[in-house]
Amino acid sequence: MATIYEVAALAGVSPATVSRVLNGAAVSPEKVRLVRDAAEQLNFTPNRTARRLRNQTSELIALLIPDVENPFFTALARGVEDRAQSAGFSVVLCNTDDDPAKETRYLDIANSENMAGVILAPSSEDGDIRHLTDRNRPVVAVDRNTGLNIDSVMVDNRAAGIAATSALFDAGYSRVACIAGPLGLEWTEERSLGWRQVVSRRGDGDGVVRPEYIQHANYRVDGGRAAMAALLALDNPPDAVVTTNNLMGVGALQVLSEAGITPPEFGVAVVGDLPFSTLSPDAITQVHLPARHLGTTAANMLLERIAGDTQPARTVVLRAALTQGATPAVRR
Amino acid sequence: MATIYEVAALAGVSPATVSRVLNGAAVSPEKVRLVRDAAEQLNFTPNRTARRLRNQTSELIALLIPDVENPFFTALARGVEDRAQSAGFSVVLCNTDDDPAKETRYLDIANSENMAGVILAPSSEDGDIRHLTDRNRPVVAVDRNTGLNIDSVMVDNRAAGIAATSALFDAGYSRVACIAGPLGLEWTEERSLGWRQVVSRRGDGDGVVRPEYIQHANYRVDGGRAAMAALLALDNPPDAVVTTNNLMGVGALQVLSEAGITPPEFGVAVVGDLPFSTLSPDAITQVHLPARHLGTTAANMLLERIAGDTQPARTVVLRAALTQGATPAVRR
DNA sequence: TTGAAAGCGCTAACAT
DNA sequence: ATGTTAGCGCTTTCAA
Repeated sequence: MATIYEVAALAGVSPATVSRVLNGAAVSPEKVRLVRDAAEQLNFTPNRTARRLRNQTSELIALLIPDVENPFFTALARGVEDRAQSAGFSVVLCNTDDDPAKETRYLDIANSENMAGVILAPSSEDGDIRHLTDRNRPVVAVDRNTGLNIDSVMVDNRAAGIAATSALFDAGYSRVACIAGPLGLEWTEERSLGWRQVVSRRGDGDGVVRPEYIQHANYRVDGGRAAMAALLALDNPPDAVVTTNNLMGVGALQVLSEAGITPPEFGVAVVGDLPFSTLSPDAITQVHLPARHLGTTAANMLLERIAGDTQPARTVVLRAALTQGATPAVRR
Repeated sequence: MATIYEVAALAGVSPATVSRVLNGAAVSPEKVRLVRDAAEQLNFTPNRTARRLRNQTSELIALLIPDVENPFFTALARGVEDRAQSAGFSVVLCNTDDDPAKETRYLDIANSENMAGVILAPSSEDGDIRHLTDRNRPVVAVDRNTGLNIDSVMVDNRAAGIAATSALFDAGYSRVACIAGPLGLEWTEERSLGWRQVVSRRGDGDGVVRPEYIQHANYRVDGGRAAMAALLALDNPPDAVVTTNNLMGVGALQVLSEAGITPPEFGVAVVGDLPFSTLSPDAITQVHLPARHLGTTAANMLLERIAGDTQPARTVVLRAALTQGATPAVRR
């Protein structure tokens, strides 16, 4: 790989001048041409590592997500990328697997690689980002809260749970169950609290929320499957279900399909999107989480910080958008 | 951020000794302890940028994929990551959007960032990786061929197309159509050639392949939707369909569902996996592409090259595994 | 075994 | 406007 020294030699100027041309500082037009020609001829690409060591920063943003295989996070990633690219930054995606150790590892890498900043969907509330913040590397939290005083972009999870549940009642269902994630994760708890709130007001039993109608599962497809199976096996099974994320929704729909039940015969509302649903997209109620928008917003905030913005930490809360599913035919 | 100089000062040794301790060179036990303690105390993390500038390499592998939102590629990414992590390498995921310009950009970044190697699912056959190969940076192609003489890991696409189509005939369908990707992309053409081969042998019309039974679409969900709609609108519609990738399969199933048709009433075989199908996983025939395995294999080859292996370029072809869907009830 | 010193490629004072 | 030079943090000869 050619260096600025070789370019300088060929162009008959000093390395500093080459650097200036590269970085758009004032250089006489003739020398600019000389340098550009030499660079072209030598197929010169500036060495980003050296530049970085010198500048203590790079045009690289790290995006840490818990699961690249979850469409929600990939959509978010697209949002980050779109925004970052247009600002001349590149995004490296790191998969934390919801494992705090991996997360820490990637945070350290981002730090010691002198990346410009980090967007983090935290796997726990107490990740250690001090290494970064100590060096003034901005970190923006997305989708999940941290205990830290940093910019964050969240979804109104409670409202999403309320919207999903209300839509089912509106459509005429009356025994609405909930497949929620594990206890202790704020995002899923908030969504199921939304469910609880609506059910206690509009449900069958006059404000009584049947405990067997809420199932806690791992938040993956198999969790949704198990929970749906349990609901169907109840003595007095529900006639509709809210799932607090996309993957559990997939599992629930699979089990229904295997039982020969197709929405809207049984009501299904999912908090999240089902981009690869093999059902007609409007057979089910979806509370579309603004995943991509979450990404662009987070990237925006991060870029502002990188540019030197020092205002106090902000939290932006985005709202989900409902797509009402079909009404059960039997009730028409 | 602390540097080795500060660690050295605190430990009362030279920077060289600190470096030796970090890299496991021979140092007296006492000094090792001294250095470790000092490092601990200062919360020292070696600066990877500096290390890289010096060593001309890093423990970073770039993985360039056309679409992070496609489950096939995310599964592949997981494979790469698993293998890479266990070898102490980190993976950065770059999304090329099937755009040769973006691909080139990321290749240049990988190069000028001194990454250890690149795994590339090429967006075209003639990407320019000379910058990398000139510097002895290994590049492994995955899923798609390049015109270049490099290691590659492929799928037997023809066999996958044959398997999908044969499975439908075996299940009793006789008018088997094909939803294929755009002409000119090798992977999808190979799969549809597999279809053609089987149909010409086992189809209704004695070796005649009805031209209206093959639909070329973009390879995304909406392409699958349009193609399926066109097939259903035919005078003599098919009773089953093969799609040459996962996303078009999703689109086809959506349209069927909207038309009130549920497999196995209509046969569907998909080359690829439907991890988020909302149908029972065994209602449809899937030719499972070994996406993850593709990733681990590519990572293995790349790691060997990074370790200095110089044997001639190899091509590994992996085979897909069939999951037979249900048999149409009406034919039982 | 340990230290001194050079150098990876670049940029930014500083001097001219 | 341009050149000289120091230094970013690390590793690795070379000498001791």
